[in-house]
Amino acid sequence: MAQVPDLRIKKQPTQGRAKATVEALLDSAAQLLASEGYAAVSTNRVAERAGVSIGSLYEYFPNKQALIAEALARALREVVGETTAGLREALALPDQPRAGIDHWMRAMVAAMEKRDALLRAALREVPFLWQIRELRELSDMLQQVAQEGRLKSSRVVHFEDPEASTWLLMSMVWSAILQTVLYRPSHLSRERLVHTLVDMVLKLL
Amino acid sequence: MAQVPDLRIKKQPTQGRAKATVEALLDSAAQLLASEGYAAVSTNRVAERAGVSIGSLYEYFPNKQALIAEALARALREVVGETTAGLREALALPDQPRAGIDHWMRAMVAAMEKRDALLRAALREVPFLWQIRELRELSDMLQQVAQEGRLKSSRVVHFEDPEASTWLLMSMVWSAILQTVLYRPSHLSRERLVHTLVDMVLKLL
DNA sequence: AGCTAACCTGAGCAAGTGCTCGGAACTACT
DNA sequence: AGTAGTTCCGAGCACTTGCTCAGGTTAGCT
Repeated sequence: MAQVPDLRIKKQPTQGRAKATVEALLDSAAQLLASEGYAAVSTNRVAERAGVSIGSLYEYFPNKQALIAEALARALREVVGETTAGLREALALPDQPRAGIDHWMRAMVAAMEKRDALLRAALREVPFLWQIRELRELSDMLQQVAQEGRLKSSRVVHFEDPEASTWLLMSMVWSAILQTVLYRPSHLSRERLVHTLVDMVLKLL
Repeated sequence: MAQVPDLRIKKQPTQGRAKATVEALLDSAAQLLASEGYAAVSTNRVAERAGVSIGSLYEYFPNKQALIAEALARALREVVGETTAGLREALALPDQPRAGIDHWMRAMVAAMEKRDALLRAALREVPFLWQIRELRELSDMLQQVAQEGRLKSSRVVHFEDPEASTWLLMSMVWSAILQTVLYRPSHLSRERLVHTLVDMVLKLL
């Protein structure tokens, strides 16, 4: 599976124009990936589209992978942010499991839907995806939240094998959302699926 | 996302040695994809590893994608075969839902585990994966089986929104198996996860 | 104004890629 | 043995890729 590339950024821009250059590069990398797929992302094209010379690209990123990794990391950080915000709001809600879960699921769906093309390309085509720290953080965060939620409600919810159940439950929910957002058949509305998903989660608890 | 490549095979081999050539090409394509990833699969390398000249490769496959698609299709056909066999056996079992579901899940897990490296690479890296007919057939088959199963037991099982529920259920089961086989954390044994998965499916019905 | 560090440029290199094509070798059939 | 079709060969073409480097431009300071 090829050796691990260096995904770290090379140099932090300090001046304002340099920051703009880096932003432009990350933007066009994300756009290109989302609209034309991984194979279409070449460093030359990214630089050209960003209105920046290819030399400048390599001033800040050690290689192509680091550029794409950073562009994806940025999007993932936003998804994590919006998802945790949704969770906080859900926890602040009056104590009805249904309303809370519903609110949280919808926050996740909305966060991913905003970036669906980019995420689709990333999940299907980016070979070094799982080396991106932010992605592991996202799934770790979900697992952690789930395990905490289980501990809190350990008197209400009972699993035969709590650890395995929680892991599996979260994996299923996560991928159900991926399916719903990215690969949903056209005759099933998003609304129906989210509603049903909430039902199922409640059934499993 | 680039335009659709022609994935059909170019010419069917008729003589025995030609069949052996095609087999060798498909084998080494699959091996290379499984062990080193999509980026490492170049037509020259595949031919070399197969002990065949590059010209021969293009005698049978119109382009690189068609070669890889056929190698994957072959593996998927095997998975479909073993999965449906497992389902038939499960249906022949004495009428206990738990035993049947358990048997079927195990058949799917086993079929995929046999080819885990190849499937992992395919799912993570092959850009035109969803244009491969055999993959759509696999997911269609699962959905169909699930819908049929629901109709058969419509007096026992009741869903508020049957169609959406079944779709989501099957998606969740499928991806739970993918997770279990391909991305399982080391501290959770496969056995625990399969057992738990069967529990959850029963809960949802 | 002068100077240093930060920033940008783009022609072009080395290393690949997918694929072609003219011809040689083999097989099957008369 | 003759021959038509099938199969195989591999040098090499046309092209793309990631990336370098020598030199120019701009910003921020004293």
